[in-house]
Amino acid sequence: MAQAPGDPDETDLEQRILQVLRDVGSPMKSSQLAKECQVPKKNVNQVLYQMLKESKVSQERPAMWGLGQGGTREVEPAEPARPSQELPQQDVAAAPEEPGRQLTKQQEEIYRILKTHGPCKALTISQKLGKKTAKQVNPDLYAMRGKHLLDLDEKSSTWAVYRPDLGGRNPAPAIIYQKNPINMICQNGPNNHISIENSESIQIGHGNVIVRPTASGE
Amino acid sequence: MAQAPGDPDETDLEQRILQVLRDVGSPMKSSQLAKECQVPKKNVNQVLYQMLKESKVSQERPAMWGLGQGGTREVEPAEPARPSQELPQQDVAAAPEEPGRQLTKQQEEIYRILKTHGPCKALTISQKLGKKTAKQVNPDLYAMRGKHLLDLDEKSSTWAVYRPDLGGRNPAPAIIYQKNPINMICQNGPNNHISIENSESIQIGHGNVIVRPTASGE
DNA sequence: TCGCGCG
DNA sequence: TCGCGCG
Repeated sequence: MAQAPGDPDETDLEQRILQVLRDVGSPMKSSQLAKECQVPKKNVNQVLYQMLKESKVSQERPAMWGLGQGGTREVEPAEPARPSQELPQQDVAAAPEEPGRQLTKQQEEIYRILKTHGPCKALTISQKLGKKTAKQVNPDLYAMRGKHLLDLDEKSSTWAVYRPDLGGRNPAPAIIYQKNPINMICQNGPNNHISIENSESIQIGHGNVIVRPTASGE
Repeated sequence: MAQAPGDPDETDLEQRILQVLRDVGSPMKSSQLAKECQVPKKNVNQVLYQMLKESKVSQERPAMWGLGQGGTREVEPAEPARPSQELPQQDVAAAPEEPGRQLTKQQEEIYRILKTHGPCKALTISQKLGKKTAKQVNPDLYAMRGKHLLDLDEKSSTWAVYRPDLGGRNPAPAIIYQKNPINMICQNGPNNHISIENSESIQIGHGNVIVRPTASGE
């Protein structure tokens, strides 16, 4: 009840954990799983302990995890009816430039939010839509990712519009790996957190200017 | 041996913890101590467990801490001979603009390092001076802070030149609280970590350029 | 042989 | 009654 359910990439990470456990075929340390999934161990544990409650995995020994009962099959239908049923997911056009047609109203709205406000967590997006939980937007988010309209930065559980032609001017994923002397991050809303680790020479704001993106509409 | 000894504000936080325990006069929860000292509980625990090894505090129950044996007295002389004895701390002029005279050579060098490279941790400063531990520069750092030449950001254990007239162009403490649309951070060396929490609209690098500060000498 | 998920 | 410091 006090838990925060339905994190953006929670279901995604869950699937990857199960896949790794299936591939390896024997119990693994949470640290190993973290390496395989390329996420911090903390995130893996968060998902593992949740999955443990749902019997999707078993804890063989402390920090050692194996598959649960139904581990060999597809796993996923454990989810009950989705709350976002009111928005049937119809086919989506693969036009990365503009969301255009073929999107539900909510999907268009999500795209506009991410374009306007920059990268956000699923919960933030949901709240901007007047909804309450990440689960209420996750089906749309993943559908739009599948169409390459959106991108999910799994390290930070942050969604953004997908820009294959990202040059360095557009809001990039919330975590930026140094590719270029000039990088740009723009985050809005609550729950923002920018973390820069192991940087040899980071400089923020040498004569730069905060330009607030024109909110919501235009 | 594998521990990182002598963090910049470690000794400072240690003194504050002891002061709080003395004032209250009875064991306290680490979470209470964290509130009193206004630092994250994690930091308090880091220092507490180190102090426990040195018998400066006692763990009455899990997460409940009291004073060690010599708790009522001044505490501090527990420190052995300082390695930086070769630099006697003479009186320092209170000229915030320029370090000028009245400083030891090492103190002038520290000031120059912080001015050139921006905010650094004590260990980083020590290493730039060809020394090894934070303890070797801490006496100078604290002395210079006492003279308002330097400033210590305790949340990040980072030292910087003190700028009462800070306008927004100078290297501020490594953690910057939004005062101005334009902020600047410059960190060098290892152990860099920039963390931006609860930001409503952060933008990094809009057309800015990484300028590597001229290393060491000029 | 540190298990750590923790709000 | 979560103790958490952890590298």
